[in-house]
Order: sequence, then C-alpha cells, then structure tokens
Amino acid sequence: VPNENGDWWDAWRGVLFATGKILQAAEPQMIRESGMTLVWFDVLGRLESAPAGRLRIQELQERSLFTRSGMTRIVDRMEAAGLVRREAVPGDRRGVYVVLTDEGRRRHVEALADHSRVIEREFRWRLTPAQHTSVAAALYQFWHDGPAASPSSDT
Amino acid sequence: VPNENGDWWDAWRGVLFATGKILQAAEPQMIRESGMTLVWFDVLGRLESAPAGRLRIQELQERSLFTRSGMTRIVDRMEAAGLVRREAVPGDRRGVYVVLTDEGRRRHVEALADHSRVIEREFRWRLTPAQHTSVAAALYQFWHDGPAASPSSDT
DNA sequence: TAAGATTGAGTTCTCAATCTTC
DNA sequence: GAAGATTGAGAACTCAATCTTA
Repeated sequence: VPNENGDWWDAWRGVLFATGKILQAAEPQMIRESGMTLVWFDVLGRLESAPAGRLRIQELQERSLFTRSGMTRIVDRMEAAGLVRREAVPGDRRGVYVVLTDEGRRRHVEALADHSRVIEREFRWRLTPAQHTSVAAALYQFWHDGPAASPSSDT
Repeated sequence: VPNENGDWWDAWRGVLFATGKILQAAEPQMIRESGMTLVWFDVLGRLESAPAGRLRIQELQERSLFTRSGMTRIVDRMEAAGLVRREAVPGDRRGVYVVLTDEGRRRHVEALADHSRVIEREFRWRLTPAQHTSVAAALYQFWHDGPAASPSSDT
C-alpha cells in the first residue's frame, strides 16, 4: 500500500529504513572491531562532545538515541570496563558526574574511525553529493540541539 | 567536532538522529494507544504487505527493522495475543508460515492510523514539501526492495 | 515534597546449542 | 550434512519502588 500519505510518508519511510538497515550492519561490526555496542559508543560520543567532558546520569539518559531507561546500569558496565568513571558533583551530593577515562577516550577514537568506515561503505556511496547536501539540510534540525525551527518556504 | 567528514556525515547524522528522536516519541505512544510495540507493528506491516499475507519466520527475521534475533519468541507472543497464527508449509514440514488473523489485520489498521498521526506531528511539519520530496528520493532505495542501485549524477 | 540516582522484579533480547526434516 | 525453527542460559532493557540529599 504505497504512497497513501504522500511524499512526507515516503520521506519518513526512507529515514526509518535507512537507519534500520545501516545499523543492522554497523552494530555487529562495532562489537567485532571495537568490542562495544552502539549504546556505549553513543555514550562515549556524548561525553566527548560535552562542555567539560562530563555529564550527569540523567543528561546521558536524555541524550541517548538508543535507550529510554537504565542508564545507571549502562554506566555501571562501562565503568567496570574502564571507559568512564563516576565523580562527585561539588555542592550536590545527590548527583554524579560521568567522566571519560583516558582509556575511554582512546577507545572512542578507535571506534569512531571504524564506525565511519562502515557508514561510508553502507551509506555514502548510495547517495549523490547533491543528495548528501539536501538530506543534511533537511534533517539538520534533528541533531542540532534545540526544539527545531518551523519550516518557511525552502527550495 | 562537527563536519570532519563532510556532507555525507552530516546527512547520516541527520538520518540517525531523526529516527532516534521520532521513535522515542512514537514507541510510548504506540504502546499506550495501540497496546503493541513497534516490533509487533513492524511484523504486522510485513505480513500485511507480503504476497499472500504470510511469511516464514526467517523471512520476518530478515525484514525486521528492530530486531536481529528471537523472531520465534516474538511470534509466540503475538500468537498468544491473537494477532497471528502459525500454519504448516505444504511440502516442507520444517517450515512455518506466520499468517495474519482477522484480529491482527484490524489491530494493524488501527495502529497504523495512530502511528501516522504521530509521524505527522513529529516529522511532517518540520520539513518543507520540497524537502519531503528530496529526502524521499534520496532514501527511496533503502526501503524499496533490492540491493540498491548506484548513484549516477542526480541534482 | 521534589530531584537525582539506584535497585528489584519481570520481560525481552541475543547467541549458541539442539531438534526435526530436507 | 544443511536448512528451518525452537530452546536454554545469560545479558540487557523497562517500569515502578526505594533511598539519599536538596
């Protein structure tokens, strides 16, 4: 039953299927080559790009793309693996900072390099340069922080 | 560390983040309104659009966007819920057909209607009509069955 | 009382091993 | 032996309840 809703539905299906297919290739690769899941990789990336290289449990939870709960235990396991450590939050003994260890930073760099190659192989060559540009522009709002602006009248 | 890899990386990030954010809104909604997860919804959709309204366990497994294993138990639970039933495959006593029940078909129609409204709210209005068209064209290959054609020189 | 994080209990996922049929 | 599906065992996810501090 194709196209009942028009182009916006096809656009969504494209976005959804592209992600699904590519992650199904990327996840096993990540586990084999880098010894971590995409969830861990995502967490490391959030910490890497956070202001002081650290975030609270709840901030990690909110920003994670792949889980909706259980960040405490994810951090437990990553801590046991030596990728992050917990630190006290000065002035608030309820909270916890999750901080990248040197090992965590190193492993993230490695994993990112591997992962980029997979995405290049599975995604990049399937689109033209012009398509890269237009898709990036259309979907930029979803990863650029903030509640997203309303569209006016683009091309 | 933005844009190290160029537009194709931004395009991928857009696709990934769009999916993540939208599914995080769509999944709880699906559970509340339709009483099923996106995994079940996906399975129902595959069966609905399959040639004879039926697929084998392994075919479902391969086409599922959200799981990489365990289709036997997913079908177990969907069967217990009355949405599908197992049928023998004539001439191959190893295999099993998974078939939509009337109830399954009805529930899928309902869920699709609810789900479409969520996608409309979370996705449609954030893009212009022109962006819908260009994203749909660029990513069509990922959901149109087949190994995808190579890009030549599109606009 | 609320915020932040952890814990308990049940469900689901995942990989490997098994069972049946080809 | 290989294909198709199921099962076992352990890990991970999810929601609600709990504990500590603000």
